[in-house]
Amino acid sequence: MTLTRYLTQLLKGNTDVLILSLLEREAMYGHQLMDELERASSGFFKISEGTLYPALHRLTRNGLIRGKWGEIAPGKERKLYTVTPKGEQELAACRSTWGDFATAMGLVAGPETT
Amino acid sequence: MTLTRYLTQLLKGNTDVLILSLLEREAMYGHQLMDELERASSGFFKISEGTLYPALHRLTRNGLIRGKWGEIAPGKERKLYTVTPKGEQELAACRSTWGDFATAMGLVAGPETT
DNA sequence: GTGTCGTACTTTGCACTGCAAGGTACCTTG
DNA sequence: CAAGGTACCTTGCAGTGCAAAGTACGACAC
Repeated sequence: MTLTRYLTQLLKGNTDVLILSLLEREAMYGHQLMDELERASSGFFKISEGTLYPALHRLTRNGLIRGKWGEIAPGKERKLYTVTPKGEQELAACRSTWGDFATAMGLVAGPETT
Repeated sequence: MTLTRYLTQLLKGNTDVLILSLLEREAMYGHQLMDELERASSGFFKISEGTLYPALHRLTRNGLIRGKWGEIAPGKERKLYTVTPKGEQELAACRSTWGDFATAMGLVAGPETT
């Protein structure tokens, strides 16, 4: 399946944007993010743990999100992540870039023929 | 510039689609593709040789395009690339996948709030 | 002819990211 | 206690963009 490969490559870079977008709405922990991402995209995005956790650590290292252990229920410890101000700023910039990119893609690869 | 990095990641995978789209319109050689890609995208896409040539070889290896040396003018030898039937098929599939991907991105990272 | 510049093609090495796979810990259920 | 599910983390590999360096050749000035 070369289409699978294409999808994998498309996801590159966008993982961070997707995570930031979800965390912007509500603080979440790892597995919750995986489930919520799949739900919010109507089942389109299904990322694995090997993608998610390194991404969370990368975003943390860059100061875009912050993780804190907390008790979400009696006896249930989870690492909740929230977006930092820098993260919000970055997300806004990425959204803009994404729009420009999609537009440019439409110009070159779009259905319209010159 | 972390935005530059984002753009680099966004381009991953799409390089092939962009090349195929341009070659679908007209047979071209390497540097011509670089110039035409920049022109067709209104200056948005500027790929380097280190990106283009490996991509052309990869596409050739996968049977999506074919390169042939030819004389485009007296004394001017260029390697002209054309899209194979398999390449057209692949391009159509990628366009569809791209549409789905963009839609899913809109659902999750879009401006609309639930 | 000689030197310089620009065009064209190729290759190498590095950086980044997605992902399968393996590992640990804890709680719940039978 | 055993088995399974949930949650977090790490390692190793594969694929790709890109800077950089190399080669070749034609065009132009002198």
